Amino acid sequence: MSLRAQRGVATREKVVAIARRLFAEHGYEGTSIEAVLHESGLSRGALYHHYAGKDALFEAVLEAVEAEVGRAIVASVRGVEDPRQALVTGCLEWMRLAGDPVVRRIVLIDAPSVLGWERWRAMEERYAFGMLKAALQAARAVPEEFTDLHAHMLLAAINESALLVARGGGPEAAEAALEDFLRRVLGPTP
Amino acid sequence: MSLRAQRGVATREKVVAIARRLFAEHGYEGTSIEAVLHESGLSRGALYHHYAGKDALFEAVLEAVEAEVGRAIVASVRGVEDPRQALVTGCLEWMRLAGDPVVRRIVLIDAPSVLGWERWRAMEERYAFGMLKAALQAARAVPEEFTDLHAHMLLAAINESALLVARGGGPEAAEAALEDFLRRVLGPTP
DNA sequence: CCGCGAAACAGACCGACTGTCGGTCTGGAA
DNA sequence: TTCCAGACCGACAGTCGGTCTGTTTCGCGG
Repeated sequence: MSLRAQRGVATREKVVAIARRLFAEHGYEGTSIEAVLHESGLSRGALYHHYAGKDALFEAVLEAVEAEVGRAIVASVRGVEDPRQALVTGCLEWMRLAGDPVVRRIVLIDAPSVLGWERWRAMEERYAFGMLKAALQAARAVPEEFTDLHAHMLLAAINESALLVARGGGPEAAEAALEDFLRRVLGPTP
Repeated sequence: MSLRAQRGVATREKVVAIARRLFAEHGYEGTSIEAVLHESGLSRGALYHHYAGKDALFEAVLEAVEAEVGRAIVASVRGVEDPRQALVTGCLEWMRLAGDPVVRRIVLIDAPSVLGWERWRAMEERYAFGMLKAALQAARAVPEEFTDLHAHMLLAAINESALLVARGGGPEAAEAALEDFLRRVLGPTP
């Protein structure tokens, strides 16, 4: 890679890291481009050279977070043979990860509003949701024709659990409830 | 009621109605206070006399929508004796109502981001979520200690169904899937 | 009937923010 | 060495949310 391209990549990574922190702390609306510029030492022109606008920057941040979470979930189910158990394990891991304020605020709260539900869903499809759907298919726990819709509903339920953990009451109760919920949806173990 | 108070109420209702349409069409960020002022013919001073800020106006709009939806759901389950069936009926009705773009955009997509998840949840508690929780308790389908958390997860799942209907594929599939999902969570009919 | 307080309303104004645009600098290919 | 594309710069325009200082209008006690 040429020195120029390297510099470009480094700049983008730096900006995304800073924006990620600010978006998580103050939300999308509460974060000004100027703050990102100030903290990164970059100029307006430079930032707008790399990203078309504030929403494009947010999308880049979202993609980075989703990719990171995706890797963590894959790692958590490595070695689990039973597809049903892998599903439960992966879901619980996702719930724990979504307990991170960064994930909560960026992925679950702001993303649908900023990008619009369609673009948000398309992003999720490539990460968390895609994996859940595949796992649900492998487990063969629900009728074929419902796989897609049930995967959506399950993911929404899991996300809600993650948000509830932050409310208080500790993660133990939420984990127990989620596991019970999952086993109900998946049906009796064969 | 005095003439002055009447005028105030009328003004608020007018502004809320206009803001509701604009928020639903263009989202919270995409709607400017100026647009609301222009369409309502009101002045800045007048609007800020009634609402502390843009988010307060949004909250008023949200409350109006929630109240309306709440009344519709109550009406839909009137006459249904079996609590379990009432639960299913009410959920399906909520899913249909949430198919309305106004409800989708305002209640499901923008509200958590604009008001923050806590304030949004507090609002839902007084309307849709409160009813769902009560119904779940009456049906005695899930363990006592899980009622609250399961109600949250269920509501999230239902909301997701509503958003999926808008994506396409028609409401029939979503309704069938939701009903199947509900019956799984509620367990076998006693 | 008068006048006073308060609510409703008006609109100029301010600071902050996003996005644009012409221009500069530099790495690397020709 | 020449030259161009991409990285970067910063002044500027336009918009928006919110504030502030009046002005009008209603209700009510004197």
